[in-house]
Amino acid sequence: MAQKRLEDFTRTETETLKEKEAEALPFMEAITKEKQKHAYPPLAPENLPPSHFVSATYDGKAGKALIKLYEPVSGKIYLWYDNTGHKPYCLTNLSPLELEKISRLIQHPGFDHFEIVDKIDSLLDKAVKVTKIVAKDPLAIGGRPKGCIRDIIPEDFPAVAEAPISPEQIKVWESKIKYYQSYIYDRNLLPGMIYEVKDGRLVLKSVEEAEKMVKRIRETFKDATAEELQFIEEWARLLEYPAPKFLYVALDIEVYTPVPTRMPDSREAAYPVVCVSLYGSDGEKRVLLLKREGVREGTEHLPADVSLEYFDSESKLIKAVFDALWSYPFVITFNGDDFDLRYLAHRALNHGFRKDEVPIEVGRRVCLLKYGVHIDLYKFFFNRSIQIYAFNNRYRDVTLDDVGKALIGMEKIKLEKSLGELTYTEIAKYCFRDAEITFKLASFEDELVMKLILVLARISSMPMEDVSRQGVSRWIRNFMHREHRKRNMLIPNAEEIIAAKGKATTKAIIKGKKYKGAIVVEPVPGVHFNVSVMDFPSLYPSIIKVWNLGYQSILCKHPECRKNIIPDTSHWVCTKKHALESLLIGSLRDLRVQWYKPKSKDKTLPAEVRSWYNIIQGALKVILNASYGVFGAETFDLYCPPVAEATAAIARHSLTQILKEAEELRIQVLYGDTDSIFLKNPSKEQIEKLAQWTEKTLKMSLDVDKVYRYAVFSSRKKNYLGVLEDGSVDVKGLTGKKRHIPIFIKKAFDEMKERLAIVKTPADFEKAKKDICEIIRDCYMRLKRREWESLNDLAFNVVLGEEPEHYTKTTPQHVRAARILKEGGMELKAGDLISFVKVVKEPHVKPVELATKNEIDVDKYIAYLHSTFDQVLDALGLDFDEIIGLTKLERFM
DNA sequence: GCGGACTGCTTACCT
DNA sequence: ACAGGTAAGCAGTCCGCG
Repeated sequence: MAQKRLEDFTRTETETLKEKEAEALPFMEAITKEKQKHAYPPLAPENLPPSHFVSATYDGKAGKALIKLYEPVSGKIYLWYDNTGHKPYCLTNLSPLELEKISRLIQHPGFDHFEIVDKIDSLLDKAVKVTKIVAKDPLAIGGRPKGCIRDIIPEDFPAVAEAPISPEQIKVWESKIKYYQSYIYDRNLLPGMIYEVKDGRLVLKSVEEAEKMVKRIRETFKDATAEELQFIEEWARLLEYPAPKFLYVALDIEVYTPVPTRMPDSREAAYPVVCVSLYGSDGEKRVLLLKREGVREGTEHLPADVSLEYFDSESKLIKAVFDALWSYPFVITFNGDDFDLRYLAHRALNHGFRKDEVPIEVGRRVCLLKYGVHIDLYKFFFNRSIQIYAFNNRYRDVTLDDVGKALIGMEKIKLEKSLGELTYTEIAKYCFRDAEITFKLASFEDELVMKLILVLARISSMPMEDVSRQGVSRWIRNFMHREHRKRNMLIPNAEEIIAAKGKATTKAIIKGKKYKGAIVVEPVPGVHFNVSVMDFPSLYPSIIKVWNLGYQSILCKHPECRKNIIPDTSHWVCTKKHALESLLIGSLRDLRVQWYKPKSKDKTLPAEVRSWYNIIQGALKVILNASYGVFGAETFDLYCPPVAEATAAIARHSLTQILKEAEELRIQVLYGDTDSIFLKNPSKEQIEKLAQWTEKTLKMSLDVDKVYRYAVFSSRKKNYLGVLEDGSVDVKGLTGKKRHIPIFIKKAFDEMKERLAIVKTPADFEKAKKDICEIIRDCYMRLKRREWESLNDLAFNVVLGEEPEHYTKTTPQHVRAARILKEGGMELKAGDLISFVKVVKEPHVKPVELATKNEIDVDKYIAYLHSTFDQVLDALGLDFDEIIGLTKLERFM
């Protein structure tokens, strides 16, 4: 039986290997051929001038790690193959002697040898010896569904063990780290940084200018300990080194489809590619068109510097596009992973192209390039952290149209007809615009997006492709992995952390959550003049730093640390050893707060430096904002609920202490949320005293974040409006700013906002109130008289969170509308925005495009107007019903 | 059989 | 695939009601 299993295994194994070989990109061959065709040598020469480490991968054919180096002077990518003999491996607590008994392991075709290595077990805080199982091929360790070394060990060992042993006692570590990441960590390589190749060796390039700045930064942090300075210096080096000028091309394709409403399937690629636009940072602007029967020239004009090229065969067109993909070091798309590049690759194969002629490496979820680096901006802008923290929620839908409009003020061309009915120049213009928007999304503000990706690649030690596609928890995980390896620390498995530290102990307010979170102070309703908002800058990262939080330090093994209790919990934290996370996150926080944030606003610095510092502080903001949450996320590799819980508990404690102290100082607190307190008309001395007290007692800074000329609170938490000194208005949480409400109501709300912006004194208010009543009355009357410009103004726009069929518990209104659309043949999926209006007849909703003016349920809209304005009217002492002229009696009728 | 009180679901927001 | 807390609207359920 065992023999049979082995045979089965080896057979499938060889088969997969063969398949893999057939599928693996035939780099060497492709390179030699391309060398002749394009006259560039992608293989790095023995000596290569300074180049940026932009990507890394594993080349299955060569069986080696492969690094892509971008040389900005020639604008070329050079490939550098490992020549140090580094091999994939995993670690285990079984000895070589024990492992030798596992025949499936010893006979595994990918198995190489054992080594005994010294590591530090950070959960136990002690040195340990473990066995390193070295393999010939990363897939032998893990990555295949069956028969991997990491699975074989716990599966087979219990049967051959001397003494009874359960699979849980058998540990395998670091078997899920991607090989090229492991390579990067072990060799201390720094993605995004500048390297030279000297006599075939990869050598980090030292940049004098940047090193000077690193030194200056070190000197800025006078109070830091030697240990902290080490972290600060290493981060600073990653952040201070210059970015290159990028050479890239944006690409967009159009495919002809017989059914215009349906998106063509990029895996089948059944229909012709009729137009491709290329927009390069070198000034190349090309539109490649396929000649087709019965298509007219058209009269549209494209800019004079755009070259229109006609092709009489699709193969020739694709070949021309591929030539560009073989030559640009960076290729930018919007959804190229799922569509443009995938379609081109499949279409080319359908036309009989050889695999080695296709410059695209098609993966399950991504499409990468054999030569350059493909950045799919859709994936990048889709990233919630990027959307919220890097771009301040400036775009709301992740579509080329909306992101383009919000960030560069450029929108897609609206098509009146289907693609099949367009003339050549109409298609060209449409397609070219898409490429242009895509290009500008990469190039605006001095290549902000490219630089942001580069900075994140440096922080996280990831290839640019990966960093632009993965979420913030992966970035954080990877730099933590890097730091573990650097210190020879064993990276614990998630189960071991949970087993050692347990789950959370506090009770969340929200059902289904794992632990208690932040405090929100009950607001004082009304209009308040001169409101100062004080807050803790980066509260959670500060707590992680000051309280030495991390999976190693929380609930540590040392008896003497048990007294060091975290307020409002039964957890304690280590007093003997600094946790890695605390040092890493703490140093990043300090760098942002004390160096990059202020320098990004320092007008005495040159604009380019400020802009670079602004990108860095933005990247740090994104990472810091997630640095606490990851510990409470089950999917995070170093998931540790007590750490997350402790952080939140300390935050509650800190805010509570501040509230008490403010009371002591006789300052009225109007409101507060998590890390902020709103103070009514405080004196300079009071603010000063509160800040000093906080610094002294809590060891954290408390700053004045902003001062409102006046603020308006209702009795609702997370709902207020504040007017700043310069007249700009902060609206928080009010229905009037929510994106799903009808434009009709939003417009009235915005009018009120503008009116409130010009109020300066309490006396101004009386006049403003009258005007606001007028705004509401006007809106009400127009609704009553059905006077709206378009039904679209009345549409509610709600995102479909799930597939329409997925709603089984209830059927919300937007789902009802979505189902009506589906019956009409529309394709709808999770994430789509549904626009619907409220109508009188059952089921009371209708997709906006199917509705007519007279069926609108006006009373529903008036009720909505009412509730939207109530949030502000309460505080102003106004009453909606009185405003619209209803007497008290009428309201009952 | 109907209406009000209540709970749960869903989305969009805040920090 | 970062977290928890809050508001709001609606769907669905339960219960009382001669």
